[in-house]
Amino acid sequence: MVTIKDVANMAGVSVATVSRVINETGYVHADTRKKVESAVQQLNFKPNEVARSLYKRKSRLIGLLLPDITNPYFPQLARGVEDRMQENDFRLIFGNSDENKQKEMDYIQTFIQNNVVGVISSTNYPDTDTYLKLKIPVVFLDRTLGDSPSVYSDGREGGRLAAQEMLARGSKRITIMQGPAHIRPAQDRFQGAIEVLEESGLPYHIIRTSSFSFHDAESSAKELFHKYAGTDGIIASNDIAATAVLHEALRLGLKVPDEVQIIGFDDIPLSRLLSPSLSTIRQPSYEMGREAANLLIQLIEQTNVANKNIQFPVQFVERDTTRKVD
Amino acid sequence: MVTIKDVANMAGVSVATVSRVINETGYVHADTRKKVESAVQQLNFKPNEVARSLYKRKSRLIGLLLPDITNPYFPQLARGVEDRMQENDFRLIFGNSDENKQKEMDYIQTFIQNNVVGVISSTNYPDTDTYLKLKIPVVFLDRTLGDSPSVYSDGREGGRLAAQEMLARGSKRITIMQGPAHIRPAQDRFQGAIEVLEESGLPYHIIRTSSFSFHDAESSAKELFHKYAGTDGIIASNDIAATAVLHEALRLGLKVPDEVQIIGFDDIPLSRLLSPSLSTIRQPSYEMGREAANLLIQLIEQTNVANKNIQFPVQFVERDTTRKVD
DNA sequence: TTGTAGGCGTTATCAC
DNA sequence: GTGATAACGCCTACAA
Repeated sequence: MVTIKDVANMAGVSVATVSRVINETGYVHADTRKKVESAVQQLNFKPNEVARSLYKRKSRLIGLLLPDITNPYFPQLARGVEDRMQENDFRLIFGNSDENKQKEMDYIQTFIQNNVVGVISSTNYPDTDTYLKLKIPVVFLDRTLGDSPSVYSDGREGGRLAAQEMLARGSKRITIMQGPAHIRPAQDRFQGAIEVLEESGLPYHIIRTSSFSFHDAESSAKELFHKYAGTDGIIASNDIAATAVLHEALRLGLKVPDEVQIIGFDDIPLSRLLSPSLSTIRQPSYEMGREAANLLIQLIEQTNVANKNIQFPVQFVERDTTRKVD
Repeated sequence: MVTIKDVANMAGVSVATVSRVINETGYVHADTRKKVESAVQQLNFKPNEVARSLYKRKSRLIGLLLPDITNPYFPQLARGVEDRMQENDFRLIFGNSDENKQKEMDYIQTFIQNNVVGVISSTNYPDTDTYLKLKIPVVFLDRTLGDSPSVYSDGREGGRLAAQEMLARGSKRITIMQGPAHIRPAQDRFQGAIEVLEESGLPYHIIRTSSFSFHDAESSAKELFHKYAGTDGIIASNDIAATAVLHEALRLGLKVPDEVQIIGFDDIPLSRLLSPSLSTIRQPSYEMGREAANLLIQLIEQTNVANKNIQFPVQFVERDTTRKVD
């Protein structure tokens, strides 16, 4: 390993001087600078981030905590975060929490032990001590808590939208899939949809699901048609659930969207490639990831941040699992 | 921040002793141990990984480089890696390379600057100097190079399988999608399929695709049916391409699998939820990720590693985009 | 069995 | 302008 000392030796100066030139801090004569730069080049010297981190008590590392990268919604978020962080030379320590508090706390712990300068977390437990006592900035992604920095989308409005569009397209016996109880955004959507359906006065059913996994999506879909065979409109808890529902509906020989309409949530990339393509409530996940990263960077660099709570609008994406209206 | 010094003070011993108990190295009296442990508890002391890393010149960090986490094949791999690493208390610094050599090299560079103890990389450039000169173990994932440690699946056999199954089910005018030229596994599959088709003596067509993105998948699918309208069997370069092809086929009113059969590659989680569900060549991606992590851990811990080149078998998953045979 | 002290690679303070 | 040097928090000879 080539150290600052090696560079200093080769350039015939002290380590202090080398440090000055690589950090562009303090005065240094043009000639010496040249000598140093040349030595840096020849030796291909790259400063040891660990030593830097130790001295400065801060690294260029960011902790990113997501429930499960295997859920197609999250890669978009992750990618948005990464791209933005990359631009400012921050690196990501990444972990899956499985919505498990303990796992999450353990990760936060090791983030700290590694001197990360900020955390982006998609957590169900934002009001835990661990977060509240953190001395570094945290941005909650896809989750909120009071006026803590956060980036999220308007789940409730999304739920409302889904229900409205479904009603506007003539479904009369709607079934709503209620996502996992401990996942806030899932409940927001659910509430939004319920609100609109209550206002409408029409009957509706509810199917509870306990996770966002592929496996559970399939069984929930089966359960749904088994219990509520007469349903003519399904508001799914996310696009995976919707895909499973669509799959099951077609398997049962139902016509989509003529006999059953389906609306998903998220707009994951595959949704438009389904057949029929999936109508859904879109969250701009990539942009949300980017924005979360952006917000965190501002927080880290102590820039004045006008708005620490960034809500993204959701949007109905009309495709082929819903009927057309004039 | 609470340091080892604080613990030492509270316990009334020297830092050396504290170090000994937390690392379980060297002798320490039962009583002193108790005092120290109690102090550690009360102060909630967690050793600073950065300081450790600096001294020992190695961290508990692993670099993970994937082309694009947004491609549904990779989250599985990533998850497998993470789960295994987690078990041994390793953390992941994660980056997307976009199959871009420069980006990749930059990442490797910062991995080193952060004292990572190993790298798992899904690269198209395993024979680059940067990799060859690395002084830490590297495991190539989904890629190979000579006898460098690697975990991959048998792409060529996968391609052969796809072609064989398609022929066995009666397709006579097959079109093969050739994945991106610079991506090795894509070419292996392609070659395998070509081999079998050549042996069969039947005519076939080729569609070249330049990326694995969702967007390109759609346009390739359109191009395919435009150019080779009479095709009755499509071997897609991966499941996304297959999904796009299926989508387009149905849009054109073709009966799947009666008029056109489709076989994908990878078996991403959504494939079984498509309608009709997608027949595909399965790679056990989660297991591959785990195994790569496992191999890397062995390499790091200098265990004798029997086999550094782990090839996973692929497997035809029969679903509904192919016809049934007796 | 325990403590002292030097060093890991870097930065920043303070003389010169 | 430049160079010693003391930190940063931890680990490990070596001495006691």
